[in-house]
Amino acid sequence: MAAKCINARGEELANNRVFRTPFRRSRCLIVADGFYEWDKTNPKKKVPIRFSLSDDSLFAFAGLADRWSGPAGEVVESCSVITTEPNALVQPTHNRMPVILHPADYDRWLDPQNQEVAALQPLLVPFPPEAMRAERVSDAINNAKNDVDPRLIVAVEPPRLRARSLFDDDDI
DNA sequence: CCAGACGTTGTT
DNA sequence: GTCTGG
DNA sequence: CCAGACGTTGTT
DNA sequence: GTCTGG
Repeated sequence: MAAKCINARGEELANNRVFRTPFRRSRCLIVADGFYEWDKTNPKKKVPIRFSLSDDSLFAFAGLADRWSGPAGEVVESCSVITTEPNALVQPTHNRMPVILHPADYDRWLDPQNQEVAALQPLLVPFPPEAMRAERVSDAINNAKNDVDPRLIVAVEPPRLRARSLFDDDDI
């Protein structure tokens, strides 16, 4: 279940069997500097797009943490990224996007005493597209073996990762 | 999400 | 086609 | 009562 | 933990 519950629909949290209790009691922040979606306008060529904040700052997804007993009685710790409808920037690429929280809302989101669904639900909305950037990235992102600094992948034209020239370029 | 493996026979 | 691993 | 499911994304 | 189906 943990592997399949990597995302949680924000709209349904209050009633969802799996996520209702974590929503009330164990909300978390998941730190990121970007996320990826694949443009499938041309079904023969999936184009990876990186989404990030315009000012390149780190940000936080709204997340849920959980701890439960697995099939063999082992304790499993897992977390899920909450999703919402896409903003105008993401919409052409994908029908969902992760919830990005504003720093001013971190405390309210993390406060375990705050169990008011009515106060939390309004935070689970699309981030302002004006504060975000979308850019095509190299197909290198498609292979999980390329687990490298994302700056080596951003803005590189496919099909090959030109790592050497990037390392030598102070502008990157 | 994508990439890669998946199977048996028979042994180039 | 479908499942697993990353 | 117990057993089994519980989810999201995308459908290449 | 909790809901559904049998």
